[in-house]
Amino acid sequence: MSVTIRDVAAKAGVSATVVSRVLHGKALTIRVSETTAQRVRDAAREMGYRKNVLATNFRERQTMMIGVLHGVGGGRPRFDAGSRYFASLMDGIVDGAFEHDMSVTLCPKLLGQSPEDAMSDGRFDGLIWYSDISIPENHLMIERCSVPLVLLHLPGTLFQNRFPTVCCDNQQGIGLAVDHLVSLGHRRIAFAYAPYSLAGEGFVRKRAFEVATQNAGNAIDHAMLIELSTDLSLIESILKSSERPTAIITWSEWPAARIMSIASRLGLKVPHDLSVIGFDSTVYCESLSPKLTAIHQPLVNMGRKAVGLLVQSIHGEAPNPPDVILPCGLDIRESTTIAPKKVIKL
Amino acid sequence: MSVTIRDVAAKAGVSATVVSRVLHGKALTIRVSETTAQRVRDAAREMGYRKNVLATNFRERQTMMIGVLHGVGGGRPRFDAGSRYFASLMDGIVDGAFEHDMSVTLCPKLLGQSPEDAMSDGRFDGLIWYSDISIPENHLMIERCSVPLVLLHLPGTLFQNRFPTVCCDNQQGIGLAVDHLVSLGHRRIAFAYAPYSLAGEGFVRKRAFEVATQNAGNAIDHAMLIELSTDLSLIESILKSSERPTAIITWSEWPAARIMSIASRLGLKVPHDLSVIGFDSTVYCESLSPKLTAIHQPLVNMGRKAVGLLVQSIHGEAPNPPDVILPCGLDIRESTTIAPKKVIKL
DNA sequence: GTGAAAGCGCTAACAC
DNA sequence: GTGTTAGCGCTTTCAC
Repeated sequence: MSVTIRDVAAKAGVSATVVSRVLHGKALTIRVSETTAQRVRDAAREMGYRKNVLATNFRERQTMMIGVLHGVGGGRPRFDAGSRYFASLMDGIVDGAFEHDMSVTLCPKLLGQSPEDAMSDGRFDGLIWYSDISIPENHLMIERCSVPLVLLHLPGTLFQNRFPTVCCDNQQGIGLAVDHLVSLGHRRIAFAYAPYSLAGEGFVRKRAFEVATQNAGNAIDHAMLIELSTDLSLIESILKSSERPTAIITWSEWPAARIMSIASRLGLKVPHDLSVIGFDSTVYCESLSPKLTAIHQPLVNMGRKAVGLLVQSIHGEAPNPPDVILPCGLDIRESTTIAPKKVIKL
Repeated sequence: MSVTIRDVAAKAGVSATVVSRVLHGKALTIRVSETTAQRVRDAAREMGYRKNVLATNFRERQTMMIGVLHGVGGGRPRFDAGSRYFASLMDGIVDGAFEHDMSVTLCPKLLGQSPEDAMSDGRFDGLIWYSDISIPENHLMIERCSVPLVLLHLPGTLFQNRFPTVCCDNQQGIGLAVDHLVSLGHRRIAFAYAPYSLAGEGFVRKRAFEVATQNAGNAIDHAMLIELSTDLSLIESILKSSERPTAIITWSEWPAARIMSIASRLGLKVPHDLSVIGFDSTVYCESLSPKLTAIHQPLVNMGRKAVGLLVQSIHGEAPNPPDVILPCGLDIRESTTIAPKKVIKL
């Protein structure tokens, strides 16, 4: 077949061990003279020897590969459609992996019927689990996982802090948004969430909103929590009411876009009649009209950091601290402005 | 360590071969009774047996993994920045791979100093080479490649048709753009390209422009070819001239964006004074102002198709036809309109 | 300094 | 129907 270490050994008149030592830096216990080493290198070059990684992977039980998972339920995340959320995260993961000479793999079985296999059969040295899809199947899979794993977004406490986690400082991010609105004179502010979102970071964000508005004291008249159905249909009646908020913060990016378009259909001008802030500031926000003001998660850094923790984990160094929280920013664009003088009637 | 096929065999009181047959469907030459089979399955389940893919990969010399390469020179393509070109392509590749139960890997060594290794050491069953970076190093690497490989964009003739290729119908795409401009009454049309772009598809596109404008006959007064420096600085003097074209087609997406912003700085309104068409229509075009009219490559389909050819190649079926050409579309947005009545003086 | 032998977990070939 | 043997290419252990 192809030329092996033994072929090279034969040609150089040495044993396979020597070749392994010279060419791959393994077999550290033995010692080889420089002349022999050179002979081996020459032979290898002449024969066009190439190390068989599959054999090495097998033998060494490691692949230098990282798998990226996102659990079942909700379909595969896409790079090109909708928000650029996953694209940014992935760029960070790839950056981080490359820094450690690791490659990044997207594996179908992780998305299909038996993801458990890929999670434990050794094909990956470690895994990064990105998912806001918080269903029992996924939790079970994570719990059963037997290779190093880093969670993105998911609170580590969910799994008794068994895994390092990376997430953004939701509390501080929401605080930024509330402060911004308060400084623009808004006194009726709402946080919109969907019930399902509470399983993930939505819960933390909602709670952060409550805290932030309380802290704002009497700078705020009314801090509303709007629980939306999945199709957001409820927003319409809220916007029609004269009691409507003058500003809404949403738990994610796309509901903000939806709310803007519903508001505009109803005859409300964003931002003059209604300010809107989304969570997650990617290029997607730029493509909306008006451009969406949004809380910015440091996604690329989060991806990179996750890989950093994962590599430590792989090397058996218990990452400390196991939970990394990266600060958010606020990208002020066109969807927020000073509070309307009077609330127009629809 | 972990439980192997032999452990299961021992527990079930059979040989390893039987287990392999029952659990993995291998060793087709032997036959096993249903009772034994059930005993084996039970034992496996009880012991929590899991197949070691690393061993299988080694043994079978295949990994069910596809590597995505883009050659050296020009940095790693990003998912989140600039155009969504790579994101779209990648989505198609991932789609295609998943359909065939293959995973997709981005590997650092392919981008670093010794990409050759990853291209031949068996870690990938096949490779997809995406790159417009046409430098000798890359050509050499492709030529030396010893695993199935599919080229995206690159003309197959470059490598004596050794590899299947996938690209869009540049000729037809440019034709679409020229027709559109002609129908808007433009009579002075230019194609802008950079010298380096000619190494790749830019050459085909430039040639297609020449053909298309010739075919347009006397519907066109002047078909200009604008050779731009890498920083596009030359465009300024051309736009300042009263002989300037009323419409420009560019070899790619970003130069169109640049030309629009330069034109606007000079006081030309796009599209009223100057129509601009880019090549590659991704969400990026939507984020520009005015939104860029662009020739649309079916990127997702190209990625998926490339994987299809690759899988055939891996199975030893010589793909026929080896070169797939997918038709383009034209996404008409805001950067094109009817030809200006008179050319304003700057 | 270097060689020989054993084994990672799996599957194919062949024997019974 | 099922067991035995050998070997994929590499690295480690231990002997010399």
